[in-house]
Amino acid sequence: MILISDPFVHTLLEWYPHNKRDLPWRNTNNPYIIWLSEIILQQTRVAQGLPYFEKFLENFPNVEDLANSSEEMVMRLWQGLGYYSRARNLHRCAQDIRDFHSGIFPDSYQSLLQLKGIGSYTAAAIASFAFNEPVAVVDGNVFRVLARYFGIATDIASNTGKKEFEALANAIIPKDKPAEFNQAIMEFGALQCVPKNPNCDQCPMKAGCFAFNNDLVHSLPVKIKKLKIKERYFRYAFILCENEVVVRRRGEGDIWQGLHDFPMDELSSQNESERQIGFLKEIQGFMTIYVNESEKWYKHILTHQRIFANFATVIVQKEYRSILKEWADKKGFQLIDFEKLEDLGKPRLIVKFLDDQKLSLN
DNA sequence: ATCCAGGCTG
DNA sequence: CAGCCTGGAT
Repeated sequence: MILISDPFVHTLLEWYPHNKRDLPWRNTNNPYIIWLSEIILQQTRVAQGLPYFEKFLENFPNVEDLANSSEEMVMRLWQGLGYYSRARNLHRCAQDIRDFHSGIFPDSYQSLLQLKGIGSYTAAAIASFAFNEPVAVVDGNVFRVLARYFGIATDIASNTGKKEFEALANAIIPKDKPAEFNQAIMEFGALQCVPKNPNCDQCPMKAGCFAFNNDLVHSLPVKIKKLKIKERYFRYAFILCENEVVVRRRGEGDIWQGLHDFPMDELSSQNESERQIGFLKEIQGFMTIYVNESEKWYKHILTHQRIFANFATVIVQKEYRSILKEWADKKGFQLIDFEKLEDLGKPRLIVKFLDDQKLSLN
């Protein structure tokens, strides 16, 4: 580990003093100022947080001033910065320091972690910047820099990923320069090893960077997207004419590509279920049809979609077969023998529906 | 218009 | 592990 990380740490600590931004919360050991800046900078860009930092420090020069302020005042000053639980926790934390710590900031990672609004990142930041405790910060920048340089593909959103990166960072942090290392790796992530299109040709780390040397810069770090499940509502028409049925082959750009299902309308919500299937109006203009609505909504789960499907059975008299065929051709649907349906690839949802039809025929 | 980043809490 | 918010990117 030392052999691998040594050039990393060395290059990083060489790079930092020449490239660091001059920010007002740097170059201080005051835990109050460091804490205040870290809470404000959580989920917040420097440019947006800077004026708030100055405003807070002006109004509350020390932790007791903040503790003695009202929550209303704190919330008012925080206005516009977002994530307002940070402001409530900020105030509560200041009061707890006043009431239970004699107004003195706790000075270790573990004790800082007990305070409101201080998690592992912020505890490590304060412990290292203010008290030189050799504990590594792991924020979004650190994930990215370590994942790329060391070629780690573990999902950074997972718990195991977080532990793995924390272990690595804590293994390589120089015990004699924890503050400088922590500042350096975050600044490197913020300025050089940026999320999109980093300028790797100019990067001082490229010789030892796994991602650069293996063309993986754009795929690291791995972050598994929290897939938000989309709900969709399919209103199918199961159109029968004698022994034939109307099917369609699903095309590109959606689920079930190349499989077969039936003509359908997609609704924006289940409430629209009253609405008649749009294209049935069309064919009703040419022919008499019998529509058998069903109350049943099939539920079909995919990785990223939850589909609710409802089927209306439509009976077309055989004298209208040629008109139906003409309409189907125009729409790109097929009119096929019901028996042939067995041979076509179909989504599970459709198979289930067809199975239910067989049962109801018996 | 929609998507995304970003630590902590309960 | 979802929810919290905003501004910037697309």
